[in-house]
Amino acid sequence: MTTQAEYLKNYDPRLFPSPLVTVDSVLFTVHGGKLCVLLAKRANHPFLDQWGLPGGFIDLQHDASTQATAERKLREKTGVVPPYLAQLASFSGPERDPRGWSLTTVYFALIAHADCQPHIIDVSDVAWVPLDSLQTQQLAFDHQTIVEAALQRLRQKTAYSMLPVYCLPAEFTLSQLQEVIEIILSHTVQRKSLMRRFDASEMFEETGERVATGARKARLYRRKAGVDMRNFSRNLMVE
Amino acid sequence: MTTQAEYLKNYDPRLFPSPLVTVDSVLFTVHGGKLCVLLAKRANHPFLDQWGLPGGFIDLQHDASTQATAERKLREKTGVVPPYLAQLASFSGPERDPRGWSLTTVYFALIAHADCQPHIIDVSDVAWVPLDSLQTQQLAFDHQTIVEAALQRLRQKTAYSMLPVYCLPAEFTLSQLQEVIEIILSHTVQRKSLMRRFDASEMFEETGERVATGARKARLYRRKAGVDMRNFSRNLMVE
DNA sequence: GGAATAGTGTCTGTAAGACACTATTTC
DNA sequence: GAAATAGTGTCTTACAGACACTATTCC
Repeated sequence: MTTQAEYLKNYDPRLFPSPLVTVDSVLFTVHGGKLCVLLAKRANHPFLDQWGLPGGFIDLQHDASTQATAERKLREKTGVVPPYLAQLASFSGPERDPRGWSLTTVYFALIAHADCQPHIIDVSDVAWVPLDSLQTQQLAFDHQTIVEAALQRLRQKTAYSMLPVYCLPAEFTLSQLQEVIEIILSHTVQRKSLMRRFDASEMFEETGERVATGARKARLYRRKAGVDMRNFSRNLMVE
Repeated sequence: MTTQAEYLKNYDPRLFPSPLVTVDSVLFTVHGGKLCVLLAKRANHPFLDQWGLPGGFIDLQHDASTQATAERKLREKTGVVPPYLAQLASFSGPERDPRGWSLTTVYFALIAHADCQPHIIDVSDVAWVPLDSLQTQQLAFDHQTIVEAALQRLRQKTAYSMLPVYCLPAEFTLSQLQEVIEIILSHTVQRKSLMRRFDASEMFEETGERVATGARKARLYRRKAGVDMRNFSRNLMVE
């Protein structure tokens, strides 16, 4: 019979075989009329020189959680932490990494292209890749599957929340929001329905300014400080 | 410059410090008018003799995924694999396990009490605990937080799907379904609304039999083979 | 027949879809 | 004023809530 203190004193984590653990992120943005995902060219084996999701190992000394790991890795690649970052799921198995049994906890994130672009310009190993060019490209590990799962989640959430605002800069117009939503859903939405939900969400406030994106000047909005995502009890129609 | 083959030949996973990785499950059932969760009394340090979620280490030789680990561990505790088992999320950090930085991938599952009970009867280290008695009880690790997250997910899904059927035996009546839904939501639901959704889901078929649970005999239903969960585009009203 | 549970009919309420309408701005 | 985009009014539609009604079964 040992006490917990004695047990912990003698505990050696290397005695237990452990899977290889990583954290990866699917960072989306909308740019040039297309939904894009951030990819990084791998600088190490395995899958050296192939494109894959930005991610890496947990820093056990400094990371307070896998979310912290995801934030750190994204900051390394883009210079910023995206305004929306949430856990997607974990993917695991003996085959997905040639080094052996592995587990990756995946986060999915959104950012405005403009808020990220200055940092990744001229960096040849990080790129925004439109989702429709991913069909042909061969991604490292099971990252193709992961991106598809993230896309599905993004579309689901877009149907019952205002999540896509995180693809926009701090100040934005309703038309810009409508555009990113339609790009994400690959589907037009009723402007009137969008406006009703936009108001009902109580997540946004007018800046007071108006900008001319098209003909008539549009109101500028920003997210209210400290309010969290409103989930609607009905979905927008998809198909 | 090494090839990937050379790299893999020389790769030693022990060179990378790794978090402690476990898999845990939140298995729900409804029994005695209450939502219950399966707990196991810990046979090892840390938290020896305290109650916690059933789970454990991945068997790198035999488990094809963390889902397989969850299934194996639940089969060890209950003798069966529950009819519904899906990933909830992963929880991680340096503080949640006294042995050090740890990560647990958590699954949440549903089963009919009758389909499980024969196996855990007379086993003193596994028990169904009503959720309302969990407030007082001190669970191992961060398992209290995890159960709360699982409960939230269960309620969400109950609002837009027929998920609670997995708390019922293979053949069940509408009244039984209504009962488990109301227990999960802590809230009555309109029988008529439930019936409309039940029909619309196209997930079920009549067995042809009728049983007397109350006065008038009720139709028996079973899940159609091979159909998957239908998600409704509206939520049931909660509050 | 009365009590209890199973199941139906149907009206109301809410929020999305559809789409015509008005408003503002640039040319 | 024409064209284009921003924003409104309002009718329709889908489906959940409410609740009274009928049906079946046991005593």
